[in-house]
Amino acid sequence: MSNNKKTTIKDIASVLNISPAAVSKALHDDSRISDKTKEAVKKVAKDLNYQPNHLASALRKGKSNLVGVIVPRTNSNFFSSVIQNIEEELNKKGYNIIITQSNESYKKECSNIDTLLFTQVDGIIASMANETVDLEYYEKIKSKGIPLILFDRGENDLNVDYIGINDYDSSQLIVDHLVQQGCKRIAHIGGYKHTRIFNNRIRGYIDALKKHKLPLEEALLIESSLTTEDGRDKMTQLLALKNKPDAVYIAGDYAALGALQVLNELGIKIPEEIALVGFGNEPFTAMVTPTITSINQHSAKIGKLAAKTFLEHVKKTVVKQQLNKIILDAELIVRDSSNRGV
Amino acid sequence: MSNNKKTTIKDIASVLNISPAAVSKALHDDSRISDKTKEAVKKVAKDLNYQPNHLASALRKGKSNLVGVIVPRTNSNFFSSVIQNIEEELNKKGYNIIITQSNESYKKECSNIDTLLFTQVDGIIASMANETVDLEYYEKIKSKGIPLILFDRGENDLNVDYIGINDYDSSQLIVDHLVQQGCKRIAHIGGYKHTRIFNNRIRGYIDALKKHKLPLEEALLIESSLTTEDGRDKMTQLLALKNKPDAVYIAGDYAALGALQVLNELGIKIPEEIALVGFGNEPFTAMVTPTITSINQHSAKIGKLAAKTFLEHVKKTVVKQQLNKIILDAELIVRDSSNRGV
DNA sequence: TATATTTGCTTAAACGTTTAAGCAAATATA
DNA sequence: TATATTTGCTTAAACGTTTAAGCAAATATA
Repeated sequence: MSNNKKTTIKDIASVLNISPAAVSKALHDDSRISDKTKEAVKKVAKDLNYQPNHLASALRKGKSNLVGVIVPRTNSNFFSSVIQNIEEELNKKGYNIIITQSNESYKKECSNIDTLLFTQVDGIIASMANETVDLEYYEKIKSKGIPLILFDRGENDLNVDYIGINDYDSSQLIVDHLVQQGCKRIAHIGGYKHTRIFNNRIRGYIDALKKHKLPLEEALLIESSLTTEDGRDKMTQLLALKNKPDAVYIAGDYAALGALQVLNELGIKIPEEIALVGFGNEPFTAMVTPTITSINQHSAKIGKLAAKTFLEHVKKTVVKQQLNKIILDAELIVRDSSNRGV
Repeated sequence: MSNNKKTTIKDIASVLNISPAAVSKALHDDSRISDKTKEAVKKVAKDLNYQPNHLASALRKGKSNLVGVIVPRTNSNFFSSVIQNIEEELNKKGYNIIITQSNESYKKECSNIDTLLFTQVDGIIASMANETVDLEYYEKIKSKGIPLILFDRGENDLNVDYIGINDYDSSQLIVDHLVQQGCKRIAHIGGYKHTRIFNNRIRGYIDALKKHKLPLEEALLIESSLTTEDGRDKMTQLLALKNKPDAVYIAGDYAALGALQVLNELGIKIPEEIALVGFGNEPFTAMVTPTITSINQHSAKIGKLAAKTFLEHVKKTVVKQQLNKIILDAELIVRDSSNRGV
């Protein structure tokens, strides 16, 4: 019973005295195989506990039915939700995914790409590390003719498919809301300017200030790595100003958490003295005290759309790279940290 | 330049006018190939941008260098940290991992196993879904002779390698701590009894009460799915008792969060009126107000040990399944939710 | 009834790699 | 100098599957 050797198509063929080719076709319901043979083949396959060898069929067919996913980390609700939705959509069509993490490191990202290409993935869905500026490795994917879809952190210059939210509008929503709450000196702890999404958030912030005829103060616009630790540091930096802000918009929830901790520790009242807004709608924004106002990034939608975009690619045999940029509307979730009851 | 067809070993061979076999050996630094040839092969490989075809070599060698990982979800710090550490250890040895999520569903878990077997993984590292009771599918892995390593949620009856923490002792640590803080009526919102780790926590709780000569009250021992929502429900249930508890030990941090929310909403003082202890040391336990006392599950260590256990398996050619059960010591992290300053 | 088409298979080759077996030339040993 | 060993390759087959090409038998069409 516990025959150690794995059953192959040949084993089934020899039991039934037909050719391996006929077995392969029967298993795939080829129209040129009789129902009688199909039934017999399937019965024997089941009896012998046959499991198709994916490596062999992938090699022969020239496609692996694997899709690579690269994210900065899985330990964030946004990314894990995107991944889950990519997986669901692709599983339906017989694809499996290989998840890799860059840990925000460019070097790790490159090695991830090598790994995925080596594994012969049929496509790559990725969100870039903070560090990534050089796009040579991504060009490598493109030059191999493998579909590449970026989400969240993409690089427009690469000329590939992209799915993300409207970062510029998000900033506008946030500033509009803070102004409406009576804030006059709104600071922005933003991400790295060279990353497009953070750059868009900064532009949105600047333009929104202009719209509301508020002056743009250099000291109130700070670049950050957006970790919790850096959020603490940059908040401390803002509090050291002679002329403190009355609101802080932070381009990431983890950094917003750090800022919140500093304010709580110093007994500064949120939102009365300083209002706080984060970005990403991580679950903990609704857990902490006070709860943090944030932007919903539509992770589920982004995941599904990324998967669908990939499937579109493989459907067309022609590799005509029709660009597909999808920008979703942002949504502001107002919570206690910015709600003055106005 | 942008030659679409991928470079193979044959291409390199024909450039140098040697056999493909020689190229293969040269690329693997076979001692029977001259240094001159090796250099030439490597140069041409680089020039032609040769990438080895993993599918072909895996098929020929009978191993894929892929390891499957099954977790209930990636969206939890514990699991994502375990995964990251498995990946690090295995990458060093040339293995890549395929991550799949069961979403706590037995059905999804079975389909994950099928997927991984289909992909010809060389081993599987898994933590079981809450629902899983039937172990037929896991037997399937064992019967194929593929190494199986379980962590956190394992099933002793399966007779496979397992890495986890000492759940029984954890409960003892918690009850000791709460008694020391002056608590007399300690409730336990536990996980499903049929899952061994939760069963062990329940046993530890019961025995610790005995040790401290505290009576075991049926109403204070509740079974839960341990989601945030269920944590809210079960806490509400406890508060409806005529004789309320003065401490609640909850077998999962997410459920502990739900309980904390209920207590905060009702203005019940933590830890003065009711002390609270969670399990898992999720990062948010240090973010919420008050911060939640919890048990550190040593996720990094568990990940590394799981990977190492797998590597041990593939090292020995003999499939002698020597059982390897590693139980790590638990560690209690005391925070505000249970610290009465005693 | 004679020819054309369809059905249901088989044969053979291929995907790209690795490896056992073998062989000539170069070098070492007696 | 004659034999043994080592070096550096080649040849051929294999991993398990899929698929193009082909062919005989069965069925459809004229």
